[in-house]
Amino acid sequence: MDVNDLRHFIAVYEAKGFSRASRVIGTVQSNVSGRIRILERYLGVPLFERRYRAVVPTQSGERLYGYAKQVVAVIDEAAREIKPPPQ
Amino acid sequence: MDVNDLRHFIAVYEAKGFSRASRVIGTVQSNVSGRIRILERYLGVPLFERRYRAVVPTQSGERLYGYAKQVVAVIDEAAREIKPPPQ
DNA sequence: TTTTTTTACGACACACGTAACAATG
DNA sequence: CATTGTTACGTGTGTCGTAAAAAAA
Repeated sequence: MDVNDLRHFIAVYEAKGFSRASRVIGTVQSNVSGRIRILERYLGVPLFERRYRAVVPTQSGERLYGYAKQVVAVIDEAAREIKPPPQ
Repeated sequence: MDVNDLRHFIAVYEAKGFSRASRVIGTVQSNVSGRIRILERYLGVPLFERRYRAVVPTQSGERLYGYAKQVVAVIDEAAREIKPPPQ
């Protein structure tokens, strides 16, 4: 499981859509779609139900969201504390 | 920051050596060396002091260790809970 | 010489953006 | 038609293992 995949997942979850998520992240729909597919294949469960104008998380998606937020929070805090101030 | 890099980092920290870490992970020294180098370049600080027969973590390395253990623990728990039993 | 880390190399896989397609309303 | 998600492709980058080099004792 990759951290960038988790960031994509969080964006889709919170934006409730792939295209909106892609705008938030600063990338393209196809990439978001691909990363979520990788995550779903890795976990062996679907994470979202795709509907028109509404992407709703499955039960597994709901479970993953809490973990994902926790992971990226810890990683971001680690980077912030350890990275030397630029310059 | 990649989770696999963190796994490599933890292995080096706990095995106190790159070659021992590579055996634990099941890969090769050169890969461990490369991943640690990537992590150090990303964070902008050295994580280990390389000595003969003794790889000692720097202060940044010590700090990172706690975060890294936390991250992989959460990720592994998430995978364990969400992944369906392999049939 | 033995043990350990780094670097160079080639093969393979992944990630990104572009663009076309499919589907829904 | 407008919007959204998926799929296909080309290019660049990363990752892996093999192998050679460098450093330390």
